[in-house]
Amino acid sequence: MPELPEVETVRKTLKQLVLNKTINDISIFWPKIIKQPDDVEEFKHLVIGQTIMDIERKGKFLLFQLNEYVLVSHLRMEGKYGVFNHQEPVSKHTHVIFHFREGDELRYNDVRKFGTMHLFRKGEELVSKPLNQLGPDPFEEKFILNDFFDKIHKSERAIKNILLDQSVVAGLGNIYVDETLYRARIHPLRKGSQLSKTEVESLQHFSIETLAEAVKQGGTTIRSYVNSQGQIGMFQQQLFAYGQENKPCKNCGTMISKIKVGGRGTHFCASCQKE
DNA sequence: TAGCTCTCCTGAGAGC
DNA sequence: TGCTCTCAGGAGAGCT
Repeated sequence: MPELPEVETVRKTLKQLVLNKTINDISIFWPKIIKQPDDVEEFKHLVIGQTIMDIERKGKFLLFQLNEYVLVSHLRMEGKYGVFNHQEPVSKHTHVIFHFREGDELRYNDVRKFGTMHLFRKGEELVSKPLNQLGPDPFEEKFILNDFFDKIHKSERAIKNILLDQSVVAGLGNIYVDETLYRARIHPLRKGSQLSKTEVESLQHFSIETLAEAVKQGGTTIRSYVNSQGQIGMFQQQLFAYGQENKPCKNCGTMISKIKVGGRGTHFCASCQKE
C-alpha cells in the first residue's frame, strides 16, 4: 500500500526513466481510473503531444508536470508505474499506457483498480479537489506544531483516525500511523481532545522521523509494492508495530496486539502505549 | 459540522 | 481439488 515513502521512491525512480519523454498516444483499458476530465476521450486529446517536464509529489499524490497540464495520480492500494518496451507483453492488470514518441511506454498497473488520475491545466491543480483538501506534507515547513495541535485537540475521534485523515497531515497511511503511535508511546484509541501538546509534539517528531527513515530504505514492501525499477522497499525490517501481532514488543517484550480502529487493522503494544 | 459506515475492487488464504 | 467466505485498505459519498 503506497504511502508517502513509497510514493516518494516511485517519484525518484520514475523521474529517471520518463523525464523529457513526449506522449504520442494513450491506451485506457479501465476508464474509471480517469476522474478529471469526465470524458476519457478529452483526457486523451489533452495529454497527447505533451512532454513530461518533471514529477513532483504532494502527500501520497504524484504530480506529472506536463507542458500545459498537470496529471495528478494516486496509487491507492496497489497502483504501480513501470516503463516497458512496447513489444513486451501487457499484464492483465495494466489499465493505462502512455506511449512515448521515443518507442517505449509508461504503464499504470493496478490489481484492485482503486487508483485515480486527474488532469488539470497548470495552476488549477492546487485549488481543486483532491489536492486542495490536503493538509501539510510532513516534510514541508507548513507542518507547524500549533496548527497540528489545534486540529487534533478539537477532535473527539481516535488519534489513529485523525492521523489517517489527509486533511490533517498528508502522507501518513495505516503502516506509518501505527509506527508513529508506537514510537510516541500513544494508544491508537485515545481521543484527540485528550492529548497534551507535548504528546502532539512527539507525534509530529516521530511521524517525520519514521517517514524519513522509510524514504531512506526505499519504502515498505508488505505484499506487492515495488518501485518503478521493480525493486522492493526495505523498511519492513524496521517495523515495531505494523504486522507484528503476536510477536514480542521490541521495547518491553509484551505481545503486540491487533485491533480494528475505523475499519483499519491497528497494531500496538498494550504495555508501552497505555489507553 | 463532525463522525461513522458503505462502497469500490481483486488476490490470498482459510475452511469445508 | 474446487468452491465459498473473509480480509486487506485509501478516500469519497452518503447518512445520522
